[in-house]
Amino acid sequence: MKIGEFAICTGLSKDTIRYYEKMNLLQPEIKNKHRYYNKKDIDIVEAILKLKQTGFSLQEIKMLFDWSGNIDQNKKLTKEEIQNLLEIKVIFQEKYEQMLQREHQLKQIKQVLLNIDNKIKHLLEKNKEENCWF
Amino acid sequence: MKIGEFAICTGLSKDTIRYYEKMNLLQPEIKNKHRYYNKKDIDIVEAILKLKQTGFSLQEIKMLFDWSGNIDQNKKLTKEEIQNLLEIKVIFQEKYEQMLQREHQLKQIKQVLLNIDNKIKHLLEKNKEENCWF
DNA sequence: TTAAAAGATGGAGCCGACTCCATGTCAACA
DNA sequence: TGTTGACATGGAGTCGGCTCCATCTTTTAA
Repeated sequence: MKIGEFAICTGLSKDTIRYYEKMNLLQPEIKNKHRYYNKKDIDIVEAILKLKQTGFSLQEIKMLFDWSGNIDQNKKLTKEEIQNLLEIKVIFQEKYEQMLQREHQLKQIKQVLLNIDNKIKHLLEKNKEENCWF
Repeated sequence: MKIGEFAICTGLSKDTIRYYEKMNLLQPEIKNKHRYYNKKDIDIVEAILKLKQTGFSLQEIKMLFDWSGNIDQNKKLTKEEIQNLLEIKVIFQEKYEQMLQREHQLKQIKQVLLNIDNKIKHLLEKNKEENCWF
């Protein structure tokens, strides 16, 4: 699949797709200076959109992808690598806490939206009764 | 409370506070060209932050505030007002759907974060065993 | 009363995430 | 094989949401 079709089937613009590539979120196969995409790339884009919607920046998404991917579980780590890992662990734990918090906020916001909806319903009904010409 | 204290107690910068005012999200009392804030303004800022985190733009937040506030439930509406109201109702219903969707995504993301955390834990434990100098 | 701190204002600048444009290259089909 | 449509590339521009700066005015405390 070339970029045009990929754009249509992901709903992104070609420019955005190339931008995501520049941000290292997509690595399409390149033949003769043209990009070719496959199912896996569609999955990646879907994941990006989800994460974006819940407030991750493209950089954070990149980081998440890097760590979700295949990590050599058998590699011996140097002291620095262990240090890095501890820091990264903290970052992800903070992100998790954020998600919990956001879950709670979502509930509150849903309630607010419901309240508004009710208010509007009421207003409409009142006006329906009073203006009922038929 | 003047802007300096308000900035400290909301965690926003003075510039941001004035920016939110320009966006009509805050309307501090103004005496002698100086802004004065109170508890209600703090509540507003907290609401803004929550909504921002779950992906509302400042404009959307403004709209939400306008509709959460005191609406005259007894006002007779013109045809146009009713028409507007119907449109607004749809917007809020769509927002509600979005929130449901986002709730679902959040669950998935939490799982991904847990997986990464486990992966890192494993890596660290493996390396602890093998590098245990003490 | 006056110096220094705090606040106000207007405009420029910045950053992330695109979007647009001009120009050049490749490919697919008649 | 030529031509037309799709793709590539680099750079500039846009938009939301701030942030910084210079300059000016008000407040506050010694």
